[in-house]
Amino acid sequence: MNIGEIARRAGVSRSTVSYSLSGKRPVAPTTRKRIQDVIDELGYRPNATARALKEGRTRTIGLVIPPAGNRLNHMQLDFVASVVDAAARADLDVLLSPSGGDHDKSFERLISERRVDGVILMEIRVEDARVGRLQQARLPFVGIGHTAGDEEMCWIDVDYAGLIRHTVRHLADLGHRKVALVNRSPELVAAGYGPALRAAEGFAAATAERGVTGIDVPCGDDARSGQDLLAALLDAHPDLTALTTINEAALPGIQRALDDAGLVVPQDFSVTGVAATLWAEDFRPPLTAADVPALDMGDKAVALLVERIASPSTPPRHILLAPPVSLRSSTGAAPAHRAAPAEKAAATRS
Amino acid sequence: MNIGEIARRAGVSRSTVSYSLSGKRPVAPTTRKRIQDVIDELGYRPNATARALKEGRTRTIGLVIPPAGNRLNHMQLDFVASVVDAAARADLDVLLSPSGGDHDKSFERLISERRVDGVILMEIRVEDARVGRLQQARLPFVGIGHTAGDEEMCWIDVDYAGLIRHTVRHLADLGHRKVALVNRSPELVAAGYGPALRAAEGFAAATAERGVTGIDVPCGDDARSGQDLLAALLDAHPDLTALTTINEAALPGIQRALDDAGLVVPQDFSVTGVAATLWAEDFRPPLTAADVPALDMGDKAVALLVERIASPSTPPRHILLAPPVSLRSSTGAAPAHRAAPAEKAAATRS
DNA sequence: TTGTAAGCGTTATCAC
DNA sequence: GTGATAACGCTTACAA
Repeated sequence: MNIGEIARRAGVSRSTVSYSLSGKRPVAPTTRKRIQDVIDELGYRPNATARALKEGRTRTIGLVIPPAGNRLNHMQLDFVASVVDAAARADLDVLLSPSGGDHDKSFERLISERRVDGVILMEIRVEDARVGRLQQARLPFVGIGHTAGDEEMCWIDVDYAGLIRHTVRHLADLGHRKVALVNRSPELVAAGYGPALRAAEGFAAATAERGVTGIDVPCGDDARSGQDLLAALLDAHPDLTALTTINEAALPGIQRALDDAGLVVPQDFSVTGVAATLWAEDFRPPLTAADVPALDMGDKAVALLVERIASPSTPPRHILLAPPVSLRSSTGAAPAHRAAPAEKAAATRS
Repeated sequence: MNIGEIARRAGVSRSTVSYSLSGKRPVAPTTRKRIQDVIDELGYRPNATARALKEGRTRTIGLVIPPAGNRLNHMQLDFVASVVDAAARADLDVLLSPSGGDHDKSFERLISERRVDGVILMEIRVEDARVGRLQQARLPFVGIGHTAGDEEMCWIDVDYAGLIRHTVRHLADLGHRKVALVNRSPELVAAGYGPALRAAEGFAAATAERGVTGIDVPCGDDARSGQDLLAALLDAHPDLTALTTINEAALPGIQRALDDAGLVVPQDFSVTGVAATLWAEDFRPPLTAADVPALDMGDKAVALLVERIASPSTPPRHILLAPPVSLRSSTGAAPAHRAAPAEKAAATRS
């Protein structure tokens, strides 16, 4: 079933069918009707591949996601969902490419075989070879996260430094004098993962500014790591009374370690950070946190990419999102000193 | 940069370049080297669109996922990740289509514009118009889940009925006389969602077989719903001592409701079900459950689809997975009667 | 061993 | 208002 078949059955030429469909040149109403009837009857739709070849664009965008090994967290998941949705609204399809390393087969296919009109690149590292590859291929792209000094590319990012600074100030205002940053995994930190680095920057700046003692520790991206880490931390620092984090996946573990230590949030210990709304509201009590607007980011990323595909020569735009910190119930005034369960029991008795 | 340019620079014809690349006809070593040098220098890769048009296949498969509204659970997520991975290994790209309703734009694009060589259809409903649409379009596809009586399609499914039956028997063997099935959301049950229906079937059969009282209740796919539901259930049925579930997302809520009621697992209450390994191991204590092999399913789905694309006329194959129930620590002998916290305190004192 | 040319299904230019 | 026809970039039968 192709345009020639439709033309034959409607008794017109192929170009007339094409024009009738695109409206790029007037077609007599009677002819148009005749053509439309045949099309409806046969359920014809122009072949996307042929159209792409002719038009020089695929109406498809690539979404480069972290490889399967690193399980996507809820923030990333929401982002993917919203990209796919926004793309569908713009009549674009989304091709997925799981790629972490620099010489990934599927990424390379996407780029060099020109399967897509543009790319959204998730989880950019501070040094990221894929950026250069995309620029070299002259393929429009939008990064989620930004590289070191590069202003030559479009990106959208969350202002992790600013947000972590915000949360630290909030804790300092509540009287906390020793605060931990539970960062992302040691691997990511070592790999120069932007959010981890910038969170650390913001943390260092804010603790210095407010004269509080800061402990910056990486933590595996899962509940168990969170639990183990916090247990060790509480043990090593009896005067630690608060933490801030960008490690969503560790939150359930953090919660458990606090439970196990008999610490009540926020009376005995305050917790805050940057997280997807879902995680924040799933914490008990609900987490005072900067809610990452992942859904919004997907929309914005697609919009930016569409714009860039349309006019590749305009100067690249950058969007740095700084969502407000939502005050929920997981932060409170610093306790005089952090009671151990035994002391608490004693205090209750007296 | 196209094949003509390479041919020109290497001083050969386009077909020689093509053959040199595909190996489908011998090329003199010297010529081949000359061509390869030019290709390497210019980083040429054949245009996927043109190749697809010529060959009549896109080397792309479609993955139809539930729309963004319904947040994917971890099982689905693992499945998507493994499909993308397996596809990449088979040098196939994956086009994502979020579609729930029957007349979805992006689904229709996928099918009728022939953007893909085959489709993996997630979350099939017992009556699913998309199945008919795919058959009509003669597009190879593999369903995750199966429709009512249809043996005319390829599918992979988890044997929810069998697994739930297994878990109920296990509970009955431990002496539990009243057991609940925490099913998926009321909407899904009403929509004729296969796993929910089949879990209910298996539950009904097993409770009848063992003469235990079964309570089959739907539950929203989130922690809060799980918490509310279980609290109500414990209240309404003081003699309820165990539950089985296929609702992963409700597990954290179930855990909380049990905590709140002062019930210790498995001494006071047993919990089991069907879940992704991650959730099972995240439960406290680790959940005795049938671990859904989501990663394995992705691999199998791609393999099945590839096979089907290669030979569309062979009789469709069906794979019904019945992973074993992993004994962990969340099930135990039924208590004489379920102690309320007050009674427990009394018991401890005596 | 290599070159020529047809054709995949479109769109768009030119001619009528 | 409509029809022939040349591309788009590739693969492959046919010729040499």
